[in-house]
Amino acid sequence: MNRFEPLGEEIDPGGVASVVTGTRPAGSKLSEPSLAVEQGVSRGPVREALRQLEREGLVVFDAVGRSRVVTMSAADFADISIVRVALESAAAAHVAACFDDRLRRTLERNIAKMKASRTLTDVSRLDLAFHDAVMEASGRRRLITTWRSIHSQLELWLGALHRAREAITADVLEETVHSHRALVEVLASGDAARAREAAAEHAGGLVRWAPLHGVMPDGTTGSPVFVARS
Amino acid sequence: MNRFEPLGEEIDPGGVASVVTGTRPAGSKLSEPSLAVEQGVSRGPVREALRQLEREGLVVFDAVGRSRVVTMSAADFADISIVRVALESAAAAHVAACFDDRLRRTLERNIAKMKASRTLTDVSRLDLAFHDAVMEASGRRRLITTWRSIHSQLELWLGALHRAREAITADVLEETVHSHRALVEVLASGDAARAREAAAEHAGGLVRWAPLHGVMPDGTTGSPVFVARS
DNA sequence: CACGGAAAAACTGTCAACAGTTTTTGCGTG
DNA sequence: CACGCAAAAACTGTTGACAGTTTTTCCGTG
Repeated sequence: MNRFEPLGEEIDPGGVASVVTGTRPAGSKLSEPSLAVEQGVSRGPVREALRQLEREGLVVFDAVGRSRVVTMSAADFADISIVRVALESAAAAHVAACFDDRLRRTLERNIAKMKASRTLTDVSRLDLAFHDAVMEASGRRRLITTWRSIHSQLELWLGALHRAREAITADVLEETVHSHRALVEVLASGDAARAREAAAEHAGGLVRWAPLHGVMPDGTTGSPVFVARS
Repeated sequence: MNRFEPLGEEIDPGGVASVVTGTRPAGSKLSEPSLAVEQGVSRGPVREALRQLEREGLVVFDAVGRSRVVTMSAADFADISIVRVALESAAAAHVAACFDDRLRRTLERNIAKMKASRTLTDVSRLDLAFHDAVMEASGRRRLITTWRSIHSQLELWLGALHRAREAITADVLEETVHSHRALVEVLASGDAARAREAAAEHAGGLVRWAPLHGVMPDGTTGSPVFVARS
């Protein structure tokens, strides 16, 4: 399954983003010529795609210019979460000021689907979509742009989380649905300060929650945890 | 004067970043062939440079693929500030937890230079450098990466600010120095919550301060306010 | 069998050229 | 003089090729 379409529509000029869409081991080398023949294009578009993926945090370049699929550790996830919490709490504060029925319907539809989900994969996808919607609703262009720049990394992490534990227990689902419902209400209250607080709590919660799934071996080592995409 | 060296050292492969370094009107068209001959390179490096500048928010692409120097309005500045406040307050909270003498010396040296400055340009450059240092000190890679992604836009805005009012009054300088000193002390206190609060207040202060310089005509229109770089 | 160095292969950065579009220019017409 | 259309110019996306390095392979030697 391909996880590249959400959050936008763009038609991916030149097959740009799809370069690393296939399963490809974390840390594996990426060479422009190989990718070029693989994708049936020349090196130019591949170069641009790699830079784009670098920007999204899915590919890293070394000093010599060689690229590899990014390797993520528990520490990296903590790192990403810091940015996530910062952006989400800011967005929540601004969304509280412009909350309307249209947004409420969008979010509640999302939560309804969440409640009907049977796999953790689906729940997480909806979870991310929920927060995408909140972010978009803030209407702050650079906040959205910045959010997008860590979006793929969040997807990546969630993917790893799911690979570790696919089944979903009733109470985890219940808790997830409940916490999102609560967040909607805080946003609807119009209280910016409380919204900021709640969003930080909500996003930060995942950091404490993740270890329960056995994906975070420790809190600091650089051990790779996932295989990119799926 | 060139404002492209701070915050890093990178040798700018292919003259990449320098493409828009010269004075170039906001909103003006940028064509790859022109820039190529102008910089004495071929279109390839120019393309990459433009994408890099797009990532930094200095160049925008339209649907057809044409690029222009970005146009910034007061609304855009407010937009950037939202991200800035979010990132800085997060960084402050983490820096409070790892504040040490080395950082104190760095920051105090910066403040000392600030106090000795005679132009608003110098003060702002040092101001930005101060916050760069705090951000770096947090040691959170993605926080730093994200900060860098709005760094050039902050520089750009500050440039506009200075063009509007080059002289610096004693009380503005005094206030600036004092507020940075205070921030250092809060960071040193080790109280993460208080540091987050103080940083948000500090960064947000600029938003309210900027209009005093007559650069923000109103709060919402899209009127261009600056000429890119200088 | 381990090690070291030279040859070979592969890779990145850059360049010039081509095809398809979009924009500009300039002329003819109402 | 304004308008519209057609020719021309300019531009983007993409391609294949070349030069300089880095990495890998492989053979000879201790």
